[in-house]
Amino acid sequence: MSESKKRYTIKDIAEQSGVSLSTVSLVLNDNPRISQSTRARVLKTIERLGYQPNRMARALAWRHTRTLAVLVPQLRHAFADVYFGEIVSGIYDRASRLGYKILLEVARNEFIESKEYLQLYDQKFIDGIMFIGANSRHRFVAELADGTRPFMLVNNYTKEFDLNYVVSNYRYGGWQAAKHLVRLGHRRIGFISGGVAEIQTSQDILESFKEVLDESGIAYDPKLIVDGWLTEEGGMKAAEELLRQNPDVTAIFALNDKMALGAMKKMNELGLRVPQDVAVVGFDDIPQASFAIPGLTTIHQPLYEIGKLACERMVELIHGKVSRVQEVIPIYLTVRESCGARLKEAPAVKTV
Amino acid sequence: MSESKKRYTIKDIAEQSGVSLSTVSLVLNDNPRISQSTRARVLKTIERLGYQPNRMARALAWRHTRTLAVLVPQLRHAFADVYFGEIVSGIYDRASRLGYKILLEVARNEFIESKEYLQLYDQKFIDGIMFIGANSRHRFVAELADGTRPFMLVNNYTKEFDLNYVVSNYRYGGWQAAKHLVRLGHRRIGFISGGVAEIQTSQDILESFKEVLDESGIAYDPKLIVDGWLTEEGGMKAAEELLRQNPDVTAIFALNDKMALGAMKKMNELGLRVPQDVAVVGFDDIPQASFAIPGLTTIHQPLYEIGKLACERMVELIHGKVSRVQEVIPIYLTVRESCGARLKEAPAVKTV
DNA sequence: ATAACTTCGGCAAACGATTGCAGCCGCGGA
DNA sequence: TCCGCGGCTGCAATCGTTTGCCGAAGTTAT
Repeated sequence: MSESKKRYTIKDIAEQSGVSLSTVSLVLNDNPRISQSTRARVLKTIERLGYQPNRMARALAWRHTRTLAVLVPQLRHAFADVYFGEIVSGIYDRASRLGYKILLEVARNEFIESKEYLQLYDQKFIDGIMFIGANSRHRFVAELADGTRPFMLVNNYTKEFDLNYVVSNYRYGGWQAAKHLVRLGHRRIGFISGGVAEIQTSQDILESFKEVLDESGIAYDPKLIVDGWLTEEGGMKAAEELLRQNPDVTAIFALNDKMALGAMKKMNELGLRVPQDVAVVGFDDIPQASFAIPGLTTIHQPLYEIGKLACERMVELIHGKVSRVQEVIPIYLTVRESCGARLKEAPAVKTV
Repeated sequence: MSESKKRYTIKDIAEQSGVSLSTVSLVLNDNPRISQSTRARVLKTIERLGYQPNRMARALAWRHTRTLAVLVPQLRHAFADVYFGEIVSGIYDRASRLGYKILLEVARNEFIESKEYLQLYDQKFIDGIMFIGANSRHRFVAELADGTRPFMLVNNYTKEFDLNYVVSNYRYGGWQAAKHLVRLGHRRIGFISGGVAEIQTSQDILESFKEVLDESGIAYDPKLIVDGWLTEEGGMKAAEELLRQNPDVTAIFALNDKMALGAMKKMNELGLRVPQDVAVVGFDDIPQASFAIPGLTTIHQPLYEIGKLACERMVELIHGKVSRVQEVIPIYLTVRESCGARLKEAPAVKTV
């Protein structure tokens, strides 16, 4: 009947320690104005009573909440994706260390239409938003470009608005992947694309691919580019179409690992050997890439690290330590077996 | 220089509408004490000024926050797992509809040692915790069994403590899977287990497997049970060992789809055909199960729905509408091609 | 016309912290 | 002995809402 487990407040601590409310508060906030002896006494009472400061009350007085929202697009299995998973893990770990909590949000229509992305700030519910997987159809980010509210794109950026971001150097990554194939002698290279119309970083990879073609004196052939929808199934279909239409293709560059893996699977079905018949290079380096047989040569993205860094910067942004963050992370090729670069057996291609 | 974008408070609304603070608050809370005309006037001012009530202040006064914590174990890629992803999606969607926010937490050592799972409640930061993927090494849940703080296990349960939960009927699922194999004539059935020592539901599947063996008059052979660590790689290894030691095995029952898929992959490598040489049945029905070739026959778990239901119940728990929730969801076998039940060609096994 | 109800809206006390400012106390120097 | 100065503490205002209780009108019954 009786609520014996009554929660203590700062007032209880003050009384029990024989000091004033403010003294307790100052102790709680590590204010040097309080002497060591008083501090110790108060701390002891806190310990004894198992007191926990009410976070809402503090947030109210502080006018910030030490909570970050992580926003992801509404994908079929948004939370079930390695890509998002790794980044979120990075964000979470760093946030915890910095004393921040993570709120989950999905950019559903309703979220956008009701302007939740503004409400979250205005209701003083969160201190900042980190958006993973934004694309150019997410027009609403324009409203967050004025720097009034801490906002950041994670492993993504846009040329349209002046937003904060932390992103891999996709261009350089794409360049390395394409260059690798060309160096191995390939000249008829199929490209499995995806999201090029909406995603800036996808576009970057495609462009760097063309750039390599160009600087290698290889003619760009639009027929060698087919969309794989960024999924494994899409990658399978794309590979099939690509090879059917262009039997002379000796290598495939897929814009992400999922499609690359799908392509490899399809080639396996088709009785084509990787890398002997067709070389494959991917992008992202998801766990399955190293686990596949043959191991997938791909551009390694330090997703977890990117999440951590982005979170770190976000907090700096909130604290006003920086006013803008536009950081580009270098990424590198991880050579495995899918391009034949490590094989004793020579690749099917005549070296130039 | 001037912070022109000053946020409005309830006070501003009161002044601008010519009413008192409390009236505005009552309007905000749909209190019938306020007349339609007054309500309309206040609402108009709110609309005009774009006022947003401060969520922290409300939480302080309400003494609850309309925020739920979703807790996941510290796995290698906890957030990158389809299993968790689906459940979290379900929770998120239902929570949004009910006006709740989702806070993400990982049961790391630090989280447990510093008793964050209690602090979260005591700091009045969240209204409840939903734990996905708990196992028997998570002893701390004992402290949440007294019903004092809304807590729930999602798709999981334990016999040790009296906790709230929403869980699939793993026993019935396991029974169906095993029965399916037996009905098809298999008598030497390999079982790829995982987490049986720590996870009650894993144990349930294994037990139901033995039960079917028993009621079918098939001797239980411990050699046919090997651990696959719940991962794809583990499944591959387990299948290899299983088949090496017991060449007479005609079917494999894996405790989850990942391992089943790994097993199929290994058999492919080994030149064994599924289902002609070995039938395979899994558990969970992750997306890849239907996508695999041959399609994996498995027990379908409505993970997304379970998440939704669990969230719904959690909110009822918080509102005191129910005091205990221990719900068991029926699950069913989804027949695809990996057991040969649908094939024209007869399975390799002589029908009994 | 008066008593007894309703309706509707305002006052002020919470909710549980933070923090600027003022005051107290003891000690050393003149 | 008196004054000034530091070092500590405490008072009280503030953060932005909610809500119990009270009272002014307006209604209806007698």
